[in-house]
Amino acid sequence: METRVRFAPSPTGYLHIGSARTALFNYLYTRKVGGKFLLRIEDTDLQRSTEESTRSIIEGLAWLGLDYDEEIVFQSDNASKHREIALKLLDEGKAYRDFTPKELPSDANIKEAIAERARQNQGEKNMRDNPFRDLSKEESDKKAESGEPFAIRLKVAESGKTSFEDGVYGFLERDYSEIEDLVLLRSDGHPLYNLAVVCDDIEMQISDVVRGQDHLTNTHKQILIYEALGEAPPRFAHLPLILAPNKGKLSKRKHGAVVSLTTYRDAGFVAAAFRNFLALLGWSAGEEREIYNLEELIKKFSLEGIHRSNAVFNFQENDPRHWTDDKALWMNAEYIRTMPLEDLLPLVKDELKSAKLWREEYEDGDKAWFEKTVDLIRQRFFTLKDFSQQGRAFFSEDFDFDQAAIDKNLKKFPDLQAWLPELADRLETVEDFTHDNLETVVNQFAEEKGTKLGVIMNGARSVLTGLAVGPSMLAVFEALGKEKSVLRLKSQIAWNQ
RNA sequence: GGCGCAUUCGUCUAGUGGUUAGGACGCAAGGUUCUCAACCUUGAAACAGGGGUUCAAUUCCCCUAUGCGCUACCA
Repeated sequence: METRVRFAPSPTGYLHIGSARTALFNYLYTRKVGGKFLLRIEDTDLQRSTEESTRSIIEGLAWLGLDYDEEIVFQSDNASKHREIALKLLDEGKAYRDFTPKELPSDANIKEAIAERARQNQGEKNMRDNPFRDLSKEESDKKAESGEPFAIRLKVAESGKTSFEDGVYGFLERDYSEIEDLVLLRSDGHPLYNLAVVCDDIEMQISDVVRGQDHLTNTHKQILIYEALGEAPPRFAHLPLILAPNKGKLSKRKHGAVVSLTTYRDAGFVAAAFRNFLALLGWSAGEEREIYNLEELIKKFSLEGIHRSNAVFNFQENDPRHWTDDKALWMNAEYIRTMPLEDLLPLVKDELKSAKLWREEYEDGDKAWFEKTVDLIRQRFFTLKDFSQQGRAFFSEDFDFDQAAIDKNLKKFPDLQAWLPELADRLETVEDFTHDNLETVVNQFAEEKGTKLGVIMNGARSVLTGLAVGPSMLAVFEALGKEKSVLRLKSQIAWNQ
């Protein structure tokens, strides 16, 4: 049988990095065996679902390179089918009408309210004590016909257990006495999550459900629905969750943008790097390597490599240096400096374009220069943003001077105000404006002036790039070329700052 | 409260009935250097606690603690 998996996010808000990882694992799992990866938008909660969110999910998957097969399924489109199925189960006596008046949801913390109610019951609640559970068909029909509102609940057997073999957690079972007669259809006719999921998974012929561990107990309920429908359940595998540094839930309300996938795209992450990082959160190939491209991830991936305990996404909210997980940051830098240059160039192009620094010549007459320059500066960059920020002086005459750099490297050595233009004159005479020739000239110049080479170099760096840090100055001279180097060495702009 | 799942350096993780418990990020020190990265070397850093089983337990079992999840006419 063909392996068919689905990623089934609900379109409320942006794509969460935890969801993104779930999508990734589904993708890797099925691509390994050549199966299908399907996308289903679970938009049954009409109040909270938005089109914008659906867009962000699709964009996010595209960014990560997780291409899905077939048409997107919108769960809300199937609502009437779900309703029919609930009615069918009612008809077959596998479900019953519950005429208990609907409780108004308390606006307080719902989870707290549930836990509190459970405490009142001392855990003694009998899950089968619904007064309408054993109402005769005639009576039930009569009440329904008279217009009394009702929900439809699954009739869970008095005794027994459900069990399944989880791909990650192993054999799991749960006693029926722990499972209430779950509602399948609300009194307003809307199908509920567990029913909708099972129906759609059957309809889509899903063979393997890979989802977050927060669904572990839902799975038992869903298996009961499969049984009631006379369908074989798919295989299940549950993934550990991604937690915040305090080991609590990672949520938008509490943690803001760090949990949103788009944040990483917008912050200049290389998709391949972030994908690689995500793959390593809760999964390991059992070897010491950590850098994997997509094909390698597909090849290495297995459910056995998934950890059973939750992973902490480590970041420090108030520290800009560690605004997100250090390892993600490191991996991004690692990708930027080591990935094949031809893969990086389009990403740099996009970045320069959005910063209005792109010139068509970079793909034409200046192609060689552009590639060499990108290769030079990428060595110490952490994000793609750096190409338009720290790297700005390589692509524009309009760049800022860092005051600290000027103070430390320029104004501390007043002689440089005369020396640097003098050096410019000297450089102007260099025929072949390349590294080795420049080295001789600059070394000699420093010697003549009786100063350390570093003073000259750092001063030059400050006026040429506006920064105190950067590549070797000889390489910078070469990259900027004679004309720009000379011009900037002579410029007094930095001195007047 | 009940039920379930989990627990190896700060974080991500490897690993085994007998190991100096390995790697990565981060951190610290040193080297290199025109700066900063990178790079190289080194260092600090972990088997939650208590009982068993066993010649031997980080590894198997039980209890406790802690965390997380579910416990909805949310998804």
